[in-house]
Amino acid sequence: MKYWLMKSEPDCFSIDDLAKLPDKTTIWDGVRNYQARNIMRDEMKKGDQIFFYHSNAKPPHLAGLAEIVSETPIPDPTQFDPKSQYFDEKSSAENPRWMTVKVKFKKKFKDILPLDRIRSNPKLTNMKLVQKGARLSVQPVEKKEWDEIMAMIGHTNLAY
DNA sequence: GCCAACGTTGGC
DNA sequence: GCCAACGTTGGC
Repeated sequence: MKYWLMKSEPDCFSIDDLAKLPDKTTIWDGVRNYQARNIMRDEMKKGDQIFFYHSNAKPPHLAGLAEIVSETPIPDPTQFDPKSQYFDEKSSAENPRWMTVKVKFKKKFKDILPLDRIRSNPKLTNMKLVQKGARLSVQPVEKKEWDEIMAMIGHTNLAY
């Protein structure tokens, strides 16, 4: 099993939005970065664990946990929709350019973990998230980083 | 709202 | 294949 961090702007799609869905599951659409696509297409596997990160929030923070539930990569449906802001005219159903995964809500943190607390933890200085200029919206997390963050969250801090 | 750090595009 | 110009991300 692998560990990942996925960013979303809460004004656009928050962890509460995910939790509110009937099956608490969504296709992670709208990613238009090749590095992120390659991770989702080639490296993410069913059962992998995800930190759900809220970017462009005040403060930016980790909001909870999710999990990959798709067995195989899924073509991002928004690339075929001319009305979508993510429409890609160079993509086709026969040869889709943007592949993604299906993600399911697991837990929401009662208390968020702000970015500055992650940044100030000396054990987490190598995390991609706190590297200068790290904009990648889908990124790998080392197991020891995952464990350290879960320790910072604490067992009593996992809401529904 | 600013802007640094990246990523992408397209002319050559 | 280089690289300047442009667009985007995302913290601050």
